[in-house]
Amino acid sequence: MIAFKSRLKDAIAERLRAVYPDLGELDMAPTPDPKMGDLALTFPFTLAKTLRKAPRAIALEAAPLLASVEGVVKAEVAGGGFLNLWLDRTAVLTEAVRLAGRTDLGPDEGKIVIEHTNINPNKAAHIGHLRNACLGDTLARCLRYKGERVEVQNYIDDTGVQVVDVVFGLMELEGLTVEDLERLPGKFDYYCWDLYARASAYLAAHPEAQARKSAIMKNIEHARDPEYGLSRYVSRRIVRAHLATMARLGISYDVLPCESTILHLKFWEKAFDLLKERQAIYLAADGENKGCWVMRLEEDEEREKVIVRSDGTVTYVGKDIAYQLWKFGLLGLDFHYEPFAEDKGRTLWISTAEPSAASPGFGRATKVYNVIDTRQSYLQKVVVQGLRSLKYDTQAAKSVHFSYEMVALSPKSLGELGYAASAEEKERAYLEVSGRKGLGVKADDLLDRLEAKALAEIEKRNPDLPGDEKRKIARDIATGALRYFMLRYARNSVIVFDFEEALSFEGETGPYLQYTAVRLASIFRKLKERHGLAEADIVPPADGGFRFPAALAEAEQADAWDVLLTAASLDEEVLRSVAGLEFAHLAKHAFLLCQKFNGYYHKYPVLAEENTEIRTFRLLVLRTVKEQLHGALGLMGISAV
RNA sequence: GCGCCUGUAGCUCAGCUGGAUAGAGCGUCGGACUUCGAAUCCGCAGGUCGCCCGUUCGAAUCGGGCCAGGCGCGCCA
Repeated sequence: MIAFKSRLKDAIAERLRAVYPDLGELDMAPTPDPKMGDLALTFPFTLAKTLRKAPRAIALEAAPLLASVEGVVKAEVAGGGFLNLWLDRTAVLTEAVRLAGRTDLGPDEGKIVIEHTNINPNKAAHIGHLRNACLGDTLARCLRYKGERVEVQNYIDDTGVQVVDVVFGLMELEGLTVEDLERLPGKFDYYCWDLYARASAYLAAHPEAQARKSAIMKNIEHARDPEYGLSRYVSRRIVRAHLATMARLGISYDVLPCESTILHLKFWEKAFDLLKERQAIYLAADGENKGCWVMRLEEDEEREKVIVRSDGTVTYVGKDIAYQLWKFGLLGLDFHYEPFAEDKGRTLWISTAEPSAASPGFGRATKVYNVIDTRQSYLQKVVVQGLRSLKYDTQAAKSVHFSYEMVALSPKSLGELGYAASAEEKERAYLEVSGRKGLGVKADDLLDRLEAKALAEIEKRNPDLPGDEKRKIARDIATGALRYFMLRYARNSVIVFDFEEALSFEGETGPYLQYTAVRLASIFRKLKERHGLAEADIVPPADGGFRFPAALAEAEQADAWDVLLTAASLDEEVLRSVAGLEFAHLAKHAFLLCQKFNGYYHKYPVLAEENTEIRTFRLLVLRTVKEQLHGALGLMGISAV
């Protein structure tokens, strides 16, 4: 469809330029109503001024020029000067049917690195993390679909203060050792969720305990046990819990770069040398940042951002600049790796400081996406500016902050979580999720609830299915519901989480899409049973050309055309979604396709149709929709059940 | 104070680089299952697109101003 449209546009522009040399960029858009044709041209309006003619007169004059363009069957003037085109349905659909379930898109980059998830390894994943992972994973799927080489990194901050807080809690509040933790019942990430909240509260209430926490932090830094062993145990075990949670959603990674490795391998020191050498940062001689290495901010000449503190330690941004340099292969240093997990024959690697035989070769990207919520926009800007200050303008331009708004909690959901909100908090329209406060909806809890609800529905509908199958379907529906929920909102809109909304399986939801896919599958199953015809047999005539049956009613032809045109626009929607990092487009497109298909299906029975020519035609429509819908679902990580 | 984002139906949200009569879902009300799966489909009702100016043949969309809300702006991560 993309190829067809661009050929058409070129042909039309060429035709018009011969008569109107002043024609600018040709605007070609769908008409508001299929009755008005397929595509609308608006150039008569823009030419009206220079030609000093009424738009309608120009349109009337131009119409005959276009009626003979290949791919166009009719050109008609509408409204004040729109020129509407009717496309050659047979030509368009021949291509659409041939490409169903495939794509002719190609890559634009050498290699793309996507960083997403990045959950602090000290507590269970919550709904905010799910939004990040779903967006990042969908981006990865879309880029791979269009043929890009993609590497997904999940950065593990295993030496940060959040892990320290939990170690503090284990040692000071619980008095537990690694051996004790090994015997702890229940979900470890849930245990840490509560402990982290308790440790945070304790530290806030007992300022004198800060000294003890600092001592713990120092011991972790210098790899001294028991602190170091505990931190290592906690972070590794929690990472495995996060991976398990994400695996429930079909989300996986290629490599886990760890903060601890970055420290051990002295990535920062190398970056520091580079920054100094190229004078991207300087030592502040006086002022409030005296004794710090700072970076001047481009957009605000007055301000400077501290990169190295006066005590010589590096800030978060500094480390991030080093990591970003590594992603582009600009640091001149590399990690070592060892296998961390196996998933469906694929190895997930984790960074390590010790040299090892394996060198899978990560990084060296030509483009980098960092999936991080919008609150970090400022810091992400600073990181990119760091690259620019180092004269890596190309890489700076290809460093993309995929930002999105947070997932917050509705007042109603606070009640369901048993959270006692303060008077001030009750005034607010929503409340931020806070790991520190232990306030949030845990990802696994939500998935469990979705699965339970789906299972109950399945019990009602298909009580005879084997238990295993019921559970598998319930899992698929739960992830479908959740992943669609995370994609359906534009990234700039705050999702105010509400259980009722998230647990819905009706209307614009993942299960609606899955249900549509199931219907399609079941028609083909019945086709096999009743007529002995396999889906693969439903192909256009041997010459590859698409034809409407002669006996087909005009209304049905229009309806089928509408459905197929929508199905054929998947690639356009993918490109649009990737370009704008707006996967709500993809979600809405899949939903629209299902709506249109369901309408078609309702109106035109397939298996009961006696005219074989018409039945075969309808089956071809169905097969095309099915292929494209499966494609769309796959990109969103939603199983077709 | 400065920067970014948001304001569209009762609720939750779409509306692509300006385009024709502003659309979905939920909810309300009313219909459609002996049929290819009713997690569905069809219909009714519901809108001064926050407000004001401007640009334009044409503005929910672009520009300016105001109002309201959110988030950032650390030698925290």
